[in-house]
Amino acid sequence: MAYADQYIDKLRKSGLRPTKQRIKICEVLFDAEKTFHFTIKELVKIIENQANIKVSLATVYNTVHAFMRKGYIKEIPLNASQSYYDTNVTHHHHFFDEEENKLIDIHQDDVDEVNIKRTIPGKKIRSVEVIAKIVSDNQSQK
Amino acid sequence: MAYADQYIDKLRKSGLRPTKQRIKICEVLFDAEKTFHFTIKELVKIIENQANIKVSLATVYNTVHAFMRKGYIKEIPLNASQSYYDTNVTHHHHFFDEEENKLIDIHQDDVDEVNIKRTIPGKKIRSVEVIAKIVSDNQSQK
DNA sequence: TCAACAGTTTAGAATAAATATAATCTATTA
DNA sequence: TAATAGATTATATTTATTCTAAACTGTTGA
Ligand SMILES: [Mn+2]
Ligand SMILES: [Mn+2]
Ligand SMILES: [Zn+2]
Ligand SMILES: [Zn+2]
Repeated sequence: MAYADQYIDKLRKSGLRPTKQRIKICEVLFDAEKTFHFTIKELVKIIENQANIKVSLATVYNTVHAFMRKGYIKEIPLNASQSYYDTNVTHHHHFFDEEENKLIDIHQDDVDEVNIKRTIPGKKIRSVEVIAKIVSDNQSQK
Repeated sequence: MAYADQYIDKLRKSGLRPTKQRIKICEVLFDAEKTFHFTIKELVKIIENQANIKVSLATVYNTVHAFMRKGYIKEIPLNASQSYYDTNVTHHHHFFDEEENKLIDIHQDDVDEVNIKRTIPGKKIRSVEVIAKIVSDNQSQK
């Protein structure tokens, strides 16, 4: 794990103690070549499979929330009974495949700036997210 | 209840038996002058307050799901420990006030058509929704 | 008109995601 | 290395939602 030192730094700079558990979670989340989307359940499974260390469910939740507060990951709103998280923290949008229950990134460049003409007095926009739900295109129309 | 007959029709036409409970829920949802957003908890509270009839929680869930299947209401995707529903079933977008946890409609006309340049092979877009998160605009920058 | 039945409601139990608790453990630093 | 603030853990709790199975009711056709 050549990256461990890097994560130790990252955690220290964030005021988080670099524990074995947090470093492991960093490796899973940030060693990946590409950013990805995950649920807590999936994250736990990945950690278990690479099982050189045991991490309790509570710690996974705590760490994910800590990383969210620090801006290392973000939550994606879906009408699910389960939260989806994203290691891509840049501003971007999503397809949601309703058949496979999978999120797919849409780069910001691939969506023209969303122009909202309406405003709410005393309020400002903090973020704008587009979710496009997709389904199989069975172009066989009888 | 001049509207009751209308709801009895609506339910019958949908293949749903017009029970006292379903008619009551129709009144709460569709007698309102304006469309609105609600959680199950809020809906239960409204029904309880107008308490000429008792409706169990299971029935509220069942009926809300039945009405969704029929397209009379729709679910709005938000950070999901709780589902938000909408009696406005036209295509439209939302502000989400993060401080008050309230949804506000944005009419379709108030958002330029969202142009997504990317496509997924074999898939087609079924819906596109924009959620703009808003917060208080304290325009006091030190 | 009414019996029969499918569909509906209900209280309460079950489930599952998420959070809280409080005892134990550990990274930090003096 | 000792003291301690912070972290982890097993476990319990909370909360939204769904399930169950018994009781009830709207509908239909004789
Ligand atoms: Mn959360
Ligand atoms: Mn649902
Ligand atoms: Zn993403
Ligand atoms: Zn709405």
